[in-house]
Amino acid sequence: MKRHSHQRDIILEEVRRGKTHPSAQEVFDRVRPRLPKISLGTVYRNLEQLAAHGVIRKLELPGQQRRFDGDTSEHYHIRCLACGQVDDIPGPLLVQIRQLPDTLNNYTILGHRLELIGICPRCRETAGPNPSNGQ
Amino acid sequence: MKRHSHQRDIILEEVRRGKTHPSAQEVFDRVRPRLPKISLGTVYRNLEQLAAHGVIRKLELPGQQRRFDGDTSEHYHIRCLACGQVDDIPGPLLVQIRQLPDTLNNYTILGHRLELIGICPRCRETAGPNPSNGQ
DNA sequence: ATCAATAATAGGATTTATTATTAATTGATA
DNA sequence: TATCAATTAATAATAAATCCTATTATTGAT
Ligand SMILES: [Mn+2]
Ligand SMILES: [Mn+2]
Ligand SMILES: [Zn+2]
Ligand SMILES: [Zn+2]
Repeated sequence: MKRHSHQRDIILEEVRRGKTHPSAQEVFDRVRPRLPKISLGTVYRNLEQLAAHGVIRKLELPGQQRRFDGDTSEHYHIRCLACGQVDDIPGPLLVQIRQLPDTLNNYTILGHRLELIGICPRCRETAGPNPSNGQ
Repeated sequence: MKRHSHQRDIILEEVRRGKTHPSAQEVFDRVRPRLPKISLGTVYRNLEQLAAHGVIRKLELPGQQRRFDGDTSEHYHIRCLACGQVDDIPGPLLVQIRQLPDTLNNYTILGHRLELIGICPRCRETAGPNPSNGQ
């Protein structure tokens, strides 16, 4: 990020819009109406770059493609088992696990990753996964 | 798993050997000396099948390829940031997070995934990642 | 023991997400 | 305004995982 680029500005705007935790492809789809000539590689590169500089957050999800988060505050996520939607968990709910020992199993502990798994309200109501996104 | 297969028996034996949490490719490499004609697809299919039946565990790791675990008891894992090695966390260390509310953010909570991130003893000593496996 | 039904396999092709390459363009700076 | 490294669009390459199909192996019934 040694200099500005219009593409990066637009990408950042679109990641920050809403709380949807979009994948690179979804960001690409949102950016394209505004920048019809942009390429997917540019989106990937800038998302990585923005995440490396702490402007956005990269979410590595077990068994799913990575997503990005415009909200860089420390928070956990919950994921719908049926449709794959990722939502924020508000508040300091799970503080206990932060009180970890410095070493464990002879590892030096640097951090942790936690996500909750559940069924989102929409999938619960419709009883069964909705068409959007299977896992 | 409606029928037996020799391939599946060997695959299971190799997953259970040691505590190494091998990837499908690693299982393939271990099985091949014993079954030179086996194909990677067969290894993937049987690992999925064994996991679906609870005979082994499938580990979906954020930002890394999936691994398999012959130990089906409930336990967490710690992962080396430098070399990617995955080790077991012994004991009921992190019980607090199991006391979760039934619903959160209007989701029905079914479970959680937690992994610790750290530096393994080998990587700490050699100061810097060892050649085996970057990330 | 033989046989037919069909589950499971081998080998290869395909898909999907991501990264690398490259020539052309652009933004910052003097 | 000229310079030049950073960035881009386009495309190729890679890696993990899945899918496809002809063949083989397992099983229950004879
Ligand atoms: Mn979030
Ligand atoms: Mn384990
Ligand atoms: Zn859902
Ligand atoms: Zn290590």
